[in-house]
Amino acid sequence: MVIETNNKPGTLSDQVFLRIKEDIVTGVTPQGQKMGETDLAKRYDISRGPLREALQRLEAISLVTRTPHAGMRVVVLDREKMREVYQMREAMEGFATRLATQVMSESEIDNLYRLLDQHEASINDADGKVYFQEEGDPDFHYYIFSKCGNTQLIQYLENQLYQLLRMCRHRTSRLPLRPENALYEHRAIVDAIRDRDAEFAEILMRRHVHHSWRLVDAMLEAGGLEEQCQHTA
Amino acid sequence: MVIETNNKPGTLSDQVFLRIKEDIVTGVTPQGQKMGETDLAKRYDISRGPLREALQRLEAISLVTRTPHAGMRVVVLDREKMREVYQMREAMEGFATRLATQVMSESEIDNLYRLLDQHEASINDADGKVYFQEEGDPDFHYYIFSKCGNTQLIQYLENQLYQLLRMCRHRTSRLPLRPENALYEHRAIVDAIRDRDAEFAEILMRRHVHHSWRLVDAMLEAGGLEEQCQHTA
DNA sequence: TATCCCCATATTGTTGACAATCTTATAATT
DNA sequence: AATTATAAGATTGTCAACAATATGGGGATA
Repeated sequence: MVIETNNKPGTLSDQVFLRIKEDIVTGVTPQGQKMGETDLAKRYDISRGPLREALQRLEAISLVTRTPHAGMRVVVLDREKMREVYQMREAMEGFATRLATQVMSESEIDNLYRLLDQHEASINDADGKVYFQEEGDPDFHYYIFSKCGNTQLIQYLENQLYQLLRMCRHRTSRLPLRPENALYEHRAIVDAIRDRDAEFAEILMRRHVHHSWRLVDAMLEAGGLEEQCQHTA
Repeated sequence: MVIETNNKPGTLSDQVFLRIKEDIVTGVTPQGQKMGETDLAKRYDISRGPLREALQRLEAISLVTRTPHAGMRVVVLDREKMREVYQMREAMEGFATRLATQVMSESEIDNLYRLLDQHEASINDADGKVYFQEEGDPDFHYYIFSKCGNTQLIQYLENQLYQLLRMCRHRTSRLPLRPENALYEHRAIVDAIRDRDAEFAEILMRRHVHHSWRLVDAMLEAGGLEEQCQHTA
């Protein structure tokens, strides 16, 4: 059976966009890398037309930067940019949590509690060898803001901000985890949602994101600045 | 020296992007209008290549919607979409105000007070024939969030959200204005910034935007749904 | 030896033609 | 007469060649 990598996503531009995005977000193509159009065209076996459209979409979500006649480079997430990403999460996820608190159904809240139980079980099972990042499984955050009822907000979070966040995560993968602490904060958020206390739920989510930024920032300052910087040609 | 109508924006794609964007935002091309590539190419005297890139960028900021092999249409801002835009403003501008309060210089705050004085003068001069929209000159909002110190946030507000907001404004242009009220709220916000009370400044900005949405929403419900709807072919 | 100018090269921007897909109108069948 | 199948037309997606611009090296001059 031939691999047939391209099943569903009709247009070539979409396919190559997804592939390049994944390669950037997962770190396969390093930060700061020069993206020559002709090279990429051969590498992904595609013409330059759809490729340029894909690169344009990547630029729109801040994954690459373009200078008019000089080419494109993968964005470099320095400490300042990462601060901005987490600041945006603080504002947008906080607000999304407020909105979600007002419109979530009871059964959806039950689903959240089930998610928490799963996380707790995975923590106990793994005995420290936890399967998710510092502030708990992204599924938790994703589930909440996907129920906020504002299309604009959802699209920005999942199409733009969370792509950058995944790049941050890849960069801070060996962070000292505190899953129990994150789980505790998650439970407080869900309790506030269950009580329909939108104001409080927003505050808790903001503090939760802010706290996880404090951890990341401390690690960056401690000395997480090695394994990158292959961006100066 | 020849005139050179196209001074700065080097690439054709950029130029036509700006032109089409302006035509959409100002209402020259009506909401819901079908955007045939070949028509637009002739209309703007350009090839289909750069045109497609421009359309792609328009899609990225939610000004047009694309269906894979069927073409693109200008977005239709119904009541629900407008609610989402104002909701986003509430959250994003509120947070931007909080950040700006923490980092603005004294001279920049002085500039804000000068802006308020200009607004007040223009209200007194015009005797009701005011020159700016319901919640005061957009310059006021623009100036504040431009000082928030978060590039991601600024770019989202000015490149994406404020384009949609301008479309909303064009749709609600004959709204009963309350400039004195808006000016009062503006002054309260600047006072909070001057006192470096970030929490309070955010709350005031949120309530201010929320209030202006109440006005717009009331007008829409009253019967502002006529002069559109040329979008069904 | 250092600096500046100029040309060759490579890369990006643009164009028109070709292929694939959807829409619509027409006509035949039930 | 209504419905479905088919084919023509139009529109979007893709490609390869052409033009414009920036980068880099080499040579000449001070």
